[in-house]
Amino acid sequence: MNIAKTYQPTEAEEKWYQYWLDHKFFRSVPDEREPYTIVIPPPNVTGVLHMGHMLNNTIQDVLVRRARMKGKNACWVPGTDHASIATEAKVVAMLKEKGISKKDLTREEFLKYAWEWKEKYGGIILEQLKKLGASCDWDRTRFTMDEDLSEAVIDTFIHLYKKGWIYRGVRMVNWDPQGKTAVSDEEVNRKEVNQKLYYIQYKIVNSEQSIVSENSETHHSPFTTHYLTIATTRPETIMADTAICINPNDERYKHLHGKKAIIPLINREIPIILDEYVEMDFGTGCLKVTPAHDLNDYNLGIKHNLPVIDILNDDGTLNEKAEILVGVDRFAARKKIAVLLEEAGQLEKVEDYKSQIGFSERTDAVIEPKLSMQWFCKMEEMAKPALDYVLKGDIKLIPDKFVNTYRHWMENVHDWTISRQLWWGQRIPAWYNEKGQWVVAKTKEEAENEFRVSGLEFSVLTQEDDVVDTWFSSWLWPISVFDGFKDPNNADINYYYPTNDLVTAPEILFFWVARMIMAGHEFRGEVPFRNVYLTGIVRDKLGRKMSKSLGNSPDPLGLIEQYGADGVRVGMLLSSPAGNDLMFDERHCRQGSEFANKVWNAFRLIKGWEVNDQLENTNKVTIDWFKSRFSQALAEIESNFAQFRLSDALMATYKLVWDDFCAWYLEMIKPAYEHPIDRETYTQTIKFFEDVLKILHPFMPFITEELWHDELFGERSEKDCCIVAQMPEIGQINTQLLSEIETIKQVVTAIRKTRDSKQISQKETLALSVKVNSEIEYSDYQLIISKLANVGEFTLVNDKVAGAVSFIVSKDEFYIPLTENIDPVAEKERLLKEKEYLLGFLKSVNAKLSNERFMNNAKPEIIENELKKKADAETKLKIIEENLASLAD
RNA sequence: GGGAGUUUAGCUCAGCUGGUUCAGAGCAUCUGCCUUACAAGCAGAGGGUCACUGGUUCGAACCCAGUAACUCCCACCA
Repeated sequence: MNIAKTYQPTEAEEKWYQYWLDHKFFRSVPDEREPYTIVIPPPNVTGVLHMGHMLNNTIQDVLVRRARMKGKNACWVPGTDHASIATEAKVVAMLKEKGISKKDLTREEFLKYAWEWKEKYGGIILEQLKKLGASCDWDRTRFTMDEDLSEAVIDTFIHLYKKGWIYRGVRMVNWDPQGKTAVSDEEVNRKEVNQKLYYIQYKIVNSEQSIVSENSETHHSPFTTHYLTIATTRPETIMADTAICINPNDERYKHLHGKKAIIPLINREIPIILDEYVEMDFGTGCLKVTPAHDLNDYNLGIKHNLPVIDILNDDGTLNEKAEILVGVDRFAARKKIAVLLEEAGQLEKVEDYKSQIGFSERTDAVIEPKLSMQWFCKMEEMAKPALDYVLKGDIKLIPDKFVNTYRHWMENVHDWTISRQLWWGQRIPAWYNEKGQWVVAKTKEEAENEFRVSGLEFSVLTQEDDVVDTWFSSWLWPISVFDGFKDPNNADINYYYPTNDLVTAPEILFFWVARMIMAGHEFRGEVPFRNVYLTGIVRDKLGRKMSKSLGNSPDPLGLIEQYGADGVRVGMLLSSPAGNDLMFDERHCRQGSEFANKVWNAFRLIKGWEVNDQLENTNKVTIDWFKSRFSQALAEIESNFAQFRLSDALMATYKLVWDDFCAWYLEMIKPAYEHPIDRETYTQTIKFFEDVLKILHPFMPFITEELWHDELFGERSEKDCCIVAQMPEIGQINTQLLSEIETIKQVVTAIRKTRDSKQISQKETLALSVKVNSEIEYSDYQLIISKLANVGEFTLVNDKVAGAVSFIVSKDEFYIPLTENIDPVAEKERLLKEKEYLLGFLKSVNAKLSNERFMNNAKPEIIENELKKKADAETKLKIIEENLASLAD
C-alpha cells in the first residue's frame, strides 16, 4: 500500500475547491426544491480576513453545506460592504503617501482614486474565504455600491422622505475631528479616562462694591465674594460659555439670582440662570453652560433661549470666535488656558478626575459634541414592528438572551443620523438653490421640476455634499442582493426571500440586524430572515479581544496552511457555543488536523483489506450494532443542529467517528494481519465509511471529498460528489443491542484493566469464564471479547472459579484464572472495598425508600428506579460476599 | 447610575420540566505500550465543598433571597 501515513491537506484543498467551482455546485437558481438561503454579512471591501470572519463564515458554510446535502436548494450570497468611513480613511492615507491632499481634489477626482483602490484591493477578502472552503454562489457576488444597490439606497431614501421619516435638522452630533464626519451614537466607544477637573473663578458683575462693603475683608465666606467658582474638565470651552447655571434652591447662591458673570480672559458678560438640572452637591454647584460643545448645555440653552457660540473648527482647532488661542488644537488649548487662568489668578485649583469620554470607533479620536446640520431618519414607527417580530418569535435570536437587549434598545430607540460628511458612499439626493432652499429628488431634472412646482426660484441647483451612513445601504442587503427594489416581483426575490439564517456578531445587533428587520418590514412587509445566530467575539487565550494593535491575532491563512482548512474549521467550532466568546487556542486547530488524520487512517486501514468471497460473515452483530449506534448519534446530531448547537453537533460527530467507528467498530471487525475479510463485512464497512464521510462533510469538506472519490467506493460519475450527497437518514435503533454492547465494552475494559494492574502483556492470551446471571447471550459476543481483549478460551460456567481474578459487569461474574499472579490478600482488599461502597450505597437508597414523605411525594417511576437500584446492589453484594467466602477457603 | 448576563475539573464548556450508583465531555495531566491504519496513535488512571451564605423541598449544580467577582449593553452629572 502506497498511501501517505498522514493526511496532506494543501493539494486536496486546491483541487477540490476548483472542482466544486468547475461543476457549479455552489450555484443556485430557483427551482422546485425548498430554498435555503443565507446572505453573508458583507465584510469591508478593503479588509482582510481576521479570526472573526473565520468563525462566522465557517458557521455559515457548515449550515449551507448541510442544507445542500439535505436536498435543499442552498444559496449563500457573498459580497462586500463599501464601509465609507474606513475605506475613505484608507484612500486618504494612501493619497497622503503620494503627497496628494484630499482637499486639493474635486469630489470626482477623489472618487476615481477610491474606485481604483477598490478595484485593486476589493475582493481580496472573498478570495481568502475560498481558502476556508466557503461554498458561496460567487456568481451572485454583490457590492453595496453596485449600481443597482446604490439606486435602491436612493429610492428608499426618497420613499422614507416622502413618508416624513427623513428630516433635516441642527443637532448635537458626535463629531469625529479626525475623520471630519459625524458618527452615530453606536459608533462611539465610551471609555473611562483620567482627567483633570479645573476650578475656575468667574467675576460677578456689579457685585464687587456691595459685597465688599457688606463683609469685612477678614471674614468672607466663599459664597459671598465677588466671584463664583465653577468646575469643568474642559476649560478651553469657557470662551463658548453663554451662561452660568445654578440650582434655584441652592441657599449658597441666592445672592447670585439675576446677576451676571464675566468669562475670564475674554471678559464677556453672561447671565446667571436658574435651573434644577444643576446638582447642588456636585462640583461647586455652579455650572458653566456651553451650548455649542455639550449636549446637556445645548438642551439647557434651548430651554433658556441662550445664544450658541461655536468656537471649534471641524478639525478640532479653535476658531476666531474663541477670540484667543485661535488655530490651536483643543487639547493644546486646554493646557494653555490653564496656564493663562493661573496667571490671571482665576484658577482656584485642579483636581484629578475620572470620567467617561467618547472615542470614535473608526479613528479612535476623542469625539467632540458638535452642532451641525444633519439628516435624520425617524426610528419610532419602524422600531415597533421590528420589535414585535422578535418578541412574537417570527425571528429567533440565538441564543435568546439577546432578546432582552434587543427589546431594551428598540424601546429606547433614537433617531438615526444618516448623513456622513464623506464622499465615498451614496450621495444624498437633496438639491439646494442659492438661498439654501432644497428638495429631495432622484435626479437634477426632477429636482428642478420640484422647484418649479413649488414656485421657488433657482438658477443652479447643487446636490447635497454628504453621503448616507453605510448602514443605510447594508440594511437593505437581504433584499437588494436579490434585486428586490429594482424589480420587486422577480423570481429570485420571491424564491429566496425571506432568507433562513443570518450569522453575525452581537455587536452589530442594532447597527445592522435590527435595521434589516425594519427594512424588511417596511419594504417587503416581511421578515428578512428567520433565525439570527449570534457568534461570540474571538479572543485570545488571555481573554483579550483579537486586534491588530495588540498583535495577538494569528494569521488565518497561515493557520490554514499549517493545519489545513478542515483542521481550522474544526478548531473554530470546537468551543464556540452561540453567543459565547471564543477563547481561541491554536491547540484546537491541531486537534482538528489530528482528527482529519484519524479519518485518513481509517481509510488507509479499510483500503488495505483484501476480500475473500469464500469467507463467512462473522460480524453480523457488530454490523447491526454500528447501524443502531450510527442512527442514535445521527439523531443527537440532528437535534443539536435544530437548536443551533454546532459545537455539540461537531463533538457528537467527532465521538461517533473516533470512538465508535474507529476505536470500537473497526477494531471489532478488523481481520488479523494479512488475513482477508469477508465480502459482506467489507461492503457494509465501506457503506458505513461513506456515511461517516457524509456527516463529516459540512465540518470538513476537503478531506471528505478527497476520500469520497477513491476507488474504494467504486466508480463515481463526474457529478457524484460528497458535497451534493444525500445526508443519511435516521434508521432503526435497537436499544437492547446498544445496551448489551455497552456491557461487552465494559467487560473488555475490565479485562484490559486487569492486564494493566497485573502487568500482563497484551500479547499474552487469557482465559475467561463467565457465570451468567443476566439475560445476555454471551455466545453472540464471544468473538468480540476475544478479539478486543485477546481472550483465548472462553467458557460459560455455573459455579465460581476458584483462584481466579474476578470482576462483575452488570450482574454477571467474570473469572480470569491467573495461577501465578494472583494475590489473595490484594484481591480480598479489593472486594472488601467494593463491599463497603455497596453497603453505603444501599444505606442511602434504603433511607430514601423508608422515608414516608419520599414514598408519598416522589413520582412512581422514581420510586421504581430506587427499588431497582436496591435490587441490583443487593445482587452484587451477594456475589461479592460469595467471592470473599471462596477466597477464605 | 440603570439593565442584562456569567461563575461547574488545570483550560474550554455540557448538564433540557429539581430525582439512575457520592456530577459529564473534549483538551491538558499521569502511567504503561513504537500491538504493521494512525506515537498527529493505543490501553488505562487521576482530577470538582457545582463562587459564597441562607431558605424552600422527602430530595438542590438546577428553584428563591442575599453576598462577592467578572463580562456586556444603556445613560447628559459639569
